[in-house]
Amino acid sequence: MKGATIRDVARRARVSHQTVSRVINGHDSVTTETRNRVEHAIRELEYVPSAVARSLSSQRTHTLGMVTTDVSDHFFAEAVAGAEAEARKRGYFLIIGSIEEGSEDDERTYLRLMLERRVEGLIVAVPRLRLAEDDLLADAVARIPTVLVASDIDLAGADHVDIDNRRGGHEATAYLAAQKHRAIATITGPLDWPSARARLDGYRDALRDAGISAERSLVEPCVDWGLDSGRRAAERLLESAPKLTAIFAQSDLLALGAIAALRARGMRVPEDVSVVGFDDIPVSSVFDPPLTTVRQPMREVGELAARLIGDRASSARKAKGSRHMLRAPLVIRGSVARPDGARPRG
Amino acid sequence: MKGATIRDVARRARVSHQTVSRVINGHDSVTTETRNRVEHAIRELEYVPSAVARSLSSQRTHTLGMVTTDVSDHFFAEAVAGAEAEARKRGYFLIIGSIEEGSEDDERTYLRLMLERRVEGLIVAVPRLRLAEDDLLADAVARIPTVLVASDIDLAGADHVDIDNRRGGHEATAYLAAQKHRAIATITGPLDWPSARARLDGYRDALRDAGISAERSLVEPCVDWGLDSGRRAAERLLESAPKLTAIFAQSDLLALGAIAALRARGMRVPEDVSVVGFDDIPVSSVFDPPLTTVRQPMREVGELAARLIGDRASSARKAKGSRHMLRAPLVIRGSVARPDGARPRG
DNA sequence: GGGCCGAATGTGACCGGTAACATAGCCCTA
DNA sequence: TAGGGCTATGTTACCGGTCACATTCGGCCC
Repeated sequence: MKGATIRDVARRARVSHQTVSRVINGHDSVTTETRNRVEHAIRELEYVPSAVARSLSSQRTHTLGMVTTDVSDHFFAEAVAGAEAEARKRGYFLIIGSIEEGSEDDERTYLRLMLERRVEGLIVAVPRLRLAEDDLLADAVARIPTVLVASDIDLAGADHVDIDNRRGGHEATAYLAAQKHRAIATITGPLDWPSARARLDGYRDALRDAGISAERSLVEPCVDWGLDSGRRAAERLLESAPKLTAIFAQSDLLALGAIAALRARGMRVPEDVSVVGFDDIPVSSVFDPPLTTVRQPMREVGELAARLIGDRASSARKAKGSRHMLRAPLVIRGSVARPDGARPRG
Repeated sequence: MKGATIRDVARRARVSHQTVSRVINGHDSVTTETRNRVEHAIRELEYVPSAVARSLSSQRTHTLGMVTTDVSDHFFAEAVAGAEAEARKRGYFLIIGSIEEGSEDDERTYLRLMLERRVEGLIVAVPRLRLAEDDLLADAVARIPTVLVASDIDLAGADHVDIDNRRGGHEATAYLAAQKHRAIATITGPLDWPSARARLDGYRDALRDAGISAERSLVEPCVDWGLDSGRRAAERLLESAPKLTAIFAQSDLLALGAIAALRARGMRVPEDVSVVGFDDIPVSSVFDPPLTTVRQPMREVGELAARLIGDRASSARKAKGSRHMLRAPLVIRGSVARPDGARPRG
């Protein structure tokens, strides 16, 4: 039988539907004999309880919603995986909305759909969120626990989780400075991403700390985080600042693109130019040279986001939003040398 | 007001709940004046319709379920992204279950949960599916349109989508043979993955076609698809078959690991040993040398899976399952040379 | 001017569970 | 042996929508 309901089972087992409900939910005050009869009927009818009906009645959906930029981006995929694992551990399902680049109001659509589905928590991981003053997001925050990931929107009542990009940018740059580099360039991601701006701030902080004056010609922004952009940015840098000895690229792909461009010009990495990336994508460790980079713990970000929601849901709602920064540690490998040819010192 | 319902709105707008329903669903036989009054009440009460109630009543959830291995694996993430985009285009939501390696019966749990949620279609992308004879999967197939991705389980009634791994393996190997390589080794993925076995079959086919006898010492299986495995496999190969001139690695990471190992032994790629990968991950094109590889169109796989479900759902159910093989084309770059030093010919 | 028609709106049941309360036995005790 | 209390089970309302059908009302036709 296809659409067997709890009452069909009840009829078959000659009990009331409520008793079936008790059996399903493992309630204890049911005789073994009755329980067996019900379970038998369930198997015979191939009954599968309806989570939909259950949700309507119990007012619980056990569902978390996550809106992200395209999950085919490795780091958002990691965050999704982390959130999913943590959610499952706590008995939640995750429904995802992956926003394609370009579509105008998709994030609003998703937010609305998720609210309609009565998700019990919301993770929004859309760096270039245009919903700052939007009532829809505020509305969501007012209704359910909400976590903003990697966003610079400051929304009272929402929790915030992010990578400490500024510190990461600082560490990368400071490491280069410690290796006696003075002409340190940087290739940034799109500057409408908060993370790109924060990493740039970290870069500037580190230069200041090291007593190096910042030069505009050493900062090269890109329109995306990809390889080709890195390549072109490096080419532009070599035009405008031919005497540079080190590059801090804000993503590993930018770094790898830059390295490709440097090589095409006959320059060696790290002997002629040192390069530091950001991300620590899986191939970075086997690249030649192995890439020194700043590791982004995106999986942990996703886990933490889901955990925060779980905590809010179980404990009484705290009105105030919390703020969490995960450290992005520098991973030292082989793409940095000293300009004088000496071995780098950690 | 927090949990405003359709009847709250109706009361406020001085109409019946049915009229509110009509307004929500854009039904036309409502006076402009009435519509305005209702919409005003909706805004005042911050009413958000409940998809849960709607689903229960209308017996439609507009939800697709997708069970995959860990989404942090790039290729499954791609497939999820593709499925999600296609699903959305057709008005479906995607709920995902990402199975962590190792947990015993997670796929059964997920399947069950998704059936309870009354998903209208199911995409199962778990290569090492242990559910072959399981009634639960058969049960799912009997209830809803189901697509098996990259699985060798042959389930009547289900649609199957896969990469043509055998042909891909053949093309990679045949290309090496065409460049005059005779001692062609292969590094395979875990052989309990159907894709690994199919690629190995393709490799053997191509050797036979080229009149090269297969040698067991040239086949090196790995326990996973990762870099370290590739590295170790290459080291073992260099022990057992020091005269090899080419390696077909079944994943790009395996290939990159192998290249790292070759270099560690002082060998050049492609001058001393040619390498072909499989996947075409984003960095392959900027690797040094740019990796010649077989591109897996995983995004298209996800899209196709979602499309098949959509088609089944709309048209009358065809009982028979279809079978789709997506071609994985060889992408020729720079990691293959001729053993005699001549330039490779495409 | 009665009746018919269609447009706009209302009424009540129903989807498949859960929750609260009711009831029927049964054992135990005073 | 009546009454209290406990256990196993049944009854009924309710969650928030949709659906099928009923009703109202103004206009139009003969």
